[in-house]
Amino acid sequence: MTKKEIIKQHAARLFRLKGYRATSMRDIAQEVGMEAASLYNHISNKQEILAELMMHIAELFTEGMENIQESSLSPREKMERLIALHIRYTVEKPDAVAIITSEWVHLEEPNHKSYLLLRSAYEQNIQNIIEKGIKAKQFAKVDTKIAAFSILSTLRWLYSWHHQQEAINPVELERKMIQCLIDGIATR
Amino acid sequence: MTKKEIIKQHAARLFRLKGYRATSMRDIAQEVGMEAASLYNHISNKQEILAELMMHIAELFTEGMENIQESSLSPREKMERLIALHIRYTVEKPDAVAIITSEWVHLEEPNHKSYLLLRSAYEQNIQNIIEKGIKAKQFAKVDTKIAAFSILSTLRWLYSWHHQQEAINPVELERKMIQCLIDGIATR
DNA sequence: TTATTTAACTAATGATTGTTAGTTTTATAG
DNA sequence: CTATAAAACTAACAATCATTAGTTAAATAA
Repeated sequence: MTKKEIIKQHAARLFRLKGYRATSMRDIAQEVGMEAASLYNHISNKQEILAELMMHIAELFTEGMENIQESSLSPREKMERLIALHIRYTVEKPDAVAIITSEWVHLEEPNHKSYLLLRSAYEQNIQNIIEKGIKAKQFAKVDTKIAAFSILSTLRWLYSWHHQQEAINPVELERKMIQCLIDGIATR
Repeated sequence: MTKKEIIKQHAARLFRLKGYRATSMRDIAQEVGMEAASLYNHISNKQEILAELMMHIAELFTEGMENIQESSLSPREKMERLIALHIRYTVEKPDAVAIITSEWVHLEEPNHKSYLLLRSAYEQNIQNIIEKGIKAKQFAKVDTKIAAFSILSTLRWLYSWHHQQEAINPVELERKMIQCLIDGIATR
């Protein structure tokens, strides 16, 4: 792992804990174990750290969505894969996932704009899956916007409680989340 | 409305848009239409603005929850009331609701601690409703923690998209959210 | 009107911010 | 071993931050 990657990793953790604006270059430097000025031997500025962290994870999710959409799975199976995708990255890269949902406002242009584009395309894809699910009669006649938003906000906020769970088993978590998000909590 | 309330209202909007740390006293002053120093004739410091905004809305939600819990409604009806509660305040006070979900990290002690206490009590109450719903066979045998988290994260993030909705009808929104959150999107 | 309070102002404070310049140490290559 | 490059350091910068002091204007009460 390069020094730049080490810096980004520590920065990600601090950005998650304190937020981008409340995290100073001196904070990051201390965590890494060097002086603030020395960071600039590896990165060009603070914004670059945020942008690279965010864009990388955003692309991972975008790729994951593309794989799902290109598959020949049924809408319900696609939805299940999507849930698995979010669980996977939340467990693998909790800091980056936290940042992408709560620190994107601090992205400067042009990254801010391109992030929002990726994001709305992603949301559009979820709506698309739900629409097809309704047509295929796998899903009830729900409001697609509301259903998509509802599922996505749960998936986005997985990170905020996953750490407080004692040793989550991703497979079990996936099953339970499918039950709650797709099948609902009401008895049938 | 007192000058202090006007200041808090403008501050709330800026905190939502840019975040607490990225919003300067000068920003707030400009929005209100005075110099930054003049703000201190009405408030004691920046943190007070955040704390009062947050604690007020937190207490509103806590009261709402208490009313629901003290009622003799069935678990499912309680859940429906909870959804209505969140929709109500999200529409009535979108800025305050946004702040409570995303800016609480910037609360200083002792407010930070007491907010987290209110918050975990609130989450505990949701789990309690779900548990009773399962016992009453109104709800399926879901994982109560996951179900509570799933519903709450959707309700908390209502604000993030509600503004982009064209003239939301709260009654209709409530019905659709009940359908998605409680009954699920899968066909029966 | 006059006296008093309230709320605005200007100016400045010390602290902290991201970042640069210049220098020294450490690691690598010949 | 020597020369070069990489990466650390110290010191300082200009900008911005929340906040205070002191003063003036506006509103209110007598």
